[in-house]
Amino acid sequence: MTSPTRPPSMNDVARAVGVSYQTVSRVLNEPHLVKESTREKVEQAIRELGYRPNSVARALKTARTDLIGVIAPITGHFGPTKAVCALERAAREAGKAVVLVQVDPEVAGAPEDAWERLLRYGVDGAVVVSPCLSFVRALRPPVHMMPIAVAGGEGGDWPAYATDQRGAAYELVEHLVAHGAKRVAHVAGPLGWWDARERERGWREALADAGLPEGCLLRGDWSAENGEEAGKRLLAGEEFDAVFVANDQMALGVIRALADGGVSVPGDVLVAGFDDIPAAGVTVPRLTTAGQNFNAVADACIAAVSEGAASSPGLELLPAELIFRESSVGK
Amino acid sequence: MTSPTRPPSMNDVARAVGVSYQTVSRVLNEPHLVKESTREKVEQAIRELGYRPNSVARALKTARTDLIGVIAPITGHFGPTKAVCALERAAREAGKAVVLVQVDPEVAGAPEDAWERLLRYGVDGAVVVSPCLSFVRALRPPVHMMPIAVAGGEGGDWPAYATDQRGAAYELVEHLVAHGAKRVAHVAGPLGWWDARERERGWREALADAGLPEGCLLRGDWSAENGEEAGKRLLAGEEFDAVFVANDQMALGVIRALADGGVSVPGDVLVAGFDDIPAAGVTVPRLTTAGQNFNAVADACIAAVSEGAASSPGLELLPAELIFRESSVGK
DNA sequence: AGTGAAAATGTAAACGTTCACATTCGGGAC
DNA sequence: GTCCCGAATGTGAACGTTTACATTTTCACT
Repeated sequence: MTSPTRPPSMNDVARAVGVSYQTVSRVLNEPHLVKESTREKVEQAIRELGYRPNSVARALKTARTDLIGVIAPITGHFGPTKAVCALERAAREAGKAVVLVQVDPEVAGAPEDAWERLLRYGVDGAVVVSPCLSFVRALRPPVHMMPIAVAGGEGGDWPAYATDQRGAAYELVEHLVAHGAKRVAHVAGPLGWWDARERERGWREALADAGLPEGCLLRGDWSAENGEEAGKRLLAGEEFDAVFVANDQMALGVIRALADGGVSVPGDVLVAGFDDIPAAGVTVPRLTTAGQNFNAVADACIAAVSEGAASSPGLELLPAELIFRESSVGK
Repeated sequence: MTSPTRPPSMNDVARAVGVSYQTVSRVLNEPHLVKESTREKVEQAIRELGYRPNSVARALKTARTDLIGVIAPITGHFGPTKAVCALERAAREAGKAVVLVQVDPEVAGAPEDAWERLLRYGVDGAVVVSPCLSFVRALRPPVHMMPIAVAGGEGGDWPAYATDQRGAAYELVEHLVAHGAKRVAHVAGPLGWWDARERERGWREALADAGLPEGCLLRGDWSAENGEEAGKRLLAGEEFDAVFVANDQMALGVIRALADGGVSVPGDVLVAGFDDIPAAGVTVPRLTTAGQNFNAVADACIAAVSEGAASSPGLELLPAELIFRESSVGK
């Protein structure tokens, strides 16, 4: 029964019922235009033959594939990964499917190549998950034929939606200060990442507004090991009583280094992270952090690239959720 | 300049050069059949017009889209997410793109719906990321028209590739025993997950082969909070000197609960997790765990669903990587 | 200069839809 | 019975490729 025959087409259904292919098409697209009795016959034939509309043929005629391209950095980091999952959900709920293309920002030409491939597959629009600034800039002009939105970063000429990471960082630092911190250091994310820049900005502004001196800044690469390294460097030379770390993994590394150095968190030093990774609620100590609203960002992006969307080129910020836990509440 | 005109087609290129559309087609598909001089002219016209082959039209004729469907549970857990990323990479390297469809295993009819959508989009094949056994079973017969592979689980009638989680679990427990453990408890993953079952099996077999009595088994849901809960339950009643936890997040929860109960890891109790989440190397204590080989699994799956693959319905296991850290080495 | 085969190019049809029409059907008003 | 109008259905062409085959050109060899 594993017949190598091609799947049934509209014509096959039409022939089975004794109507024209156009009637079958109408049953699918404008059922109200076809008489009840014939419609039922057609629907039954569809079921019996196991007919499925061929969306490739449909796409050829209508120039719409109902596919949305998602370009994401291949880093494997928490944020981009979550964003991709949220985008798929949003697209699915909007009746579309997602073509995923990951890009290694380190490889020359990779972003251009990603666009090339999406254009070829005929996606109706694209969402760039762009925590790296260079990403958006690698877009080439011919892309103007399809709507584009940017998730989690600045969009240049395209509409962009992101969590208000600066705001969340600001509030986290404010919180640290409210709990007695006078010298708040910062372990930042790598240069070139929008997320890193915003979180750093929030830290800086919060300190300024609190009338505190600027704290020590160390630059990390998001990795836990790198956070531990930063923690050691802090211990070696800096004066500080709190650390705002740009993501949870590095924060755990910092805490580890402090613990090894005999410094207690939150007893001696307060710590806050960012991302709310799944383990953040059970570590020793439990980690104060902020969670992004990936679903809201994704919904906005999908809406922006759907047909008939009036997309203005600005950046729209959505609030983060602050989560206060042991690591920042003082002893 | 934002002309709403349709993108150039082969015909446009042909006309620009003064050849027939077929010559343009040949330049793209069988360049050796066309004279050097005309080929260059055509290639230049392609560049100047910004022509891109329309793969929708090509797909209609050839019945191949170069798209591969990936069905994954929407859980957001570590394993499935990593698997999806690895599959995208493998597909990309094989010249294909990935259509991602996430499924909520809890929603009735969701798996069937996912298939329906993939079939509609005309994917050439599909890979099911199937940590849940029910997933694979929800496949319906009409799917026989396209090649299918299963990543990270049993495949039923389809070829399946997965990390040897039972083996890794076995070795982890063996390691715990080698470091003095006599009563190894297990915090398992939820029923219905292949990963959970395999890890549990490895634990059970290792204990049996070591001549040790069966340990206490608690069932969790993969979440860190649930792990903490399990840790409390262990403390409340069980006798144990080591815990093998089915994933790292729950393991951290267990460790947290033990710490709160005044039990030191690894001083009093040894702990091993599974997954090697990014933070596992810096927690207090650093976590002994096992990392899956997602890339190898993905490569195998993509190869299996590519044309001309002789796919036998078995399950092929690939080795995991064991990572021994503080949490299991004794004091 | 003429032949023939190989190289280069062209034409027709098809893939499975949808769009824009054209045609037929049914039945109430005259 | 005829006419007309809306409802129901049918026909032809097009979307941009590829496949299969037909035709023209090129050129080495006689």
